[in-house]
Amino acid sequence: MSDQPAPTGSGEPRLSRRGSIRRASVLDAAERVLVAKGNADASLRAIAAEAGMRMGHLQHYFATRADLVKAVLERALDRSLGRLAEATGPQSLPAITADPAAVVTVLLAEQEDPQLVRLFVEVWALAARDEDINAVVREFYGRYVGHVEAFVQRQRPGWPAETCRARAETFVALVEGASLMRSGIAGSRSAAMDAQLVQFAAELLRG
Amino acid sequence: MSDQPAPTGSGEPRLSRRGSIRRASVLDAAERVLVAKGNADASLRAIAAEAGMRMGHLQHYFATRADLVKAVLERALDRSLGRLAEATGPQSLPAITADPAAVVTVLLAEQEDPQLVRLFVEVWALAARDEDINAVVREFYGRYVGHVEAFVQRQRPGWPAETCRARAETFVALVEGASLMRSGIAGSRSAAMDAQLVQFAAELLRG
DNA sequence: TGTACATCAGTGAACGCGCGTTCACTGATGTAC
DNA sequence: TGTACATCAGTGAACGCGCGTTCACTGATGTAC
Repeated sequence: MSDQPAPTGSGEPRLSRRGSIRRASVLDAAERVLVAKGNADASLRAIAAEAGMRMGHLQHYFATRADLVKAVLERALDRSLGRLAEATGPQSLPAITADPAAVVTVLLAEQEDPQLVRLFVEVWALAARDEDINAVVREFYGRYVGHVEAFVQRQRPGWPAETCRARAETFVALVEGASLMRSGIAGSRSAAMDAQLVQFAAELLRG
Repeated sequence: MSDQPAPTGSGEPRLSRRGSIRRASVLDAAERVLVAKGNADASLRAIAAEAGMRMGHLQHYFATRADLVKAVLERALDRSLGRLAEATGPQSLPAITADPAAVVTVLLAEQEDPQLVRLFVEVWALAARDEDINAVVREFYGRYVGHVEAFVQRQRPGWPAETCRARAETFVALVEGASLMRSGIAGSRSAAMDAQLVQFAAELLRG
C-alpha cells in the first residue's frame, strides 16, 4: 500500500530503500506473469524468473504465494479504481462530467486490453473461492459503485440515494457483463452492440 | 451428446449399455466436484471417489482430464440453454411470453443458486485461457443471444434484425454482470437493485 | 444348450513432474561508537 | 576516520506432496457357433 520502507508493527521484516524497490519489482513481475499465464500457471518459479531473482528470495517479501497474489490484486484493483475515479469524478474533464455517454465510452475503452479483462475474470473466480480475495474484490466493487452513484447523484440531484445506488449497481453489472461479451470470452465486439451499450448505460446514469 | 452406446468412427472404445450409464455417472460426479471445489481443486482422484470408482477407470471413458472437463461443461451449458429456451421460447407460458419482465425474473431466479454462479465464473476463466473451452462457451452464448434476439423480434416485429441482436447482446451482458453483483462475488442482492435490473432488462427487450 | 472367445469394465501400483515451502547459509549494507 | 556488529539481501539445495497419466493386469459380460 505504502511507499514507506517500514510497515512497523507487523511481523514482516523491515525493508531498506533498496528492499522496497525490490518488493515493488516482485509485484510488477508477479502481475505480468499472473496476467499472461493466469493464476493456475503462475508459479513462484516463473515469477522469480520474471523478477530476475531466485525463488527462495521471494519469501523475504511475501511469506506465502497467497500473500503475494493478494498484494498484486490489491495494487491492480487500486490502480483500476484510480482511473475510474478520474473518469467519474467531479474534477474530471468538463466534457466528461457533462456527458454520461463519454464516461461509458471511457470504461469500454479500458476493456480493449484483453489481458486486463482476463485478469478480472481470474479475479472473480478467485473471489468466488477465497475469502481473503473476496474481501478485496468486494471492497473494490463497493468503491466502484460508490463513484458511479456519486456521479448519478450529481447528474440528477433530486433522485433519492437508493435510486442512485440501484442504478449505479445496475450500471456496473452492465459494464462488467459487457467485458465478457466484448472480449472474445463470451462474444465479440460489434459496433452495433457498443452503440447499444453506450445508449443504455448512459440512460442508467441520467435516465 | 448422444445416449446411443456407440459413437462409431472415433478412437473411443464402444460403450455397452452399462458403460453408457457409468459414463454418465462419471459426468455427474465430475460436475458435482467441479461445482463444489472449482476447477483447480477438482482432481481426478476426487472425481473418481465421488463416482465410487478407481482413478484408472476414468480413462475408459475420458482419455484425459481436459476431455472430461470439456464434456461436463458441454452438458451443463446445454442444460442451461434448455431452461433458457423454455423461458424465452414462443411455446412457453403465455404469461411469460407476454411479459418481458417475467423473463428477466426467471433468469435472475436461476442466479439464486450460488454454486451455479460459481460454475459459470469458473467457466469464463477457463474460456479465457483454453481454446477448446472457449469454443464451447462461445457457442453457448451465441445460442443464448439467439434465443433472446428471437424473443425481441417477436415483441417488436418491426425492428431491424441488427437492433434486435444488439439489444439481445446488451441484455445478456446485463444479466451475466448481474450474477456477479448479486452473488456475493462483487456485491450482494438488494431489492432495489433487483427492481432496477428487471426494469432495465425488460426495457431492452421491448424498448 | 453349451462352450470359446472377444470385448468391455474395472483394479492397483507405479511413473515422473512441478509445485510451494523450508532452511542453513553467504554476501552486502548501513549504523553505533 | 576506522572498526565491529547487527540487519537486510539474496542463494541454492532439498523437502514432501498431490497431481495426471501409464500400464499390465483380472474379472465380468455378451455374442458366435
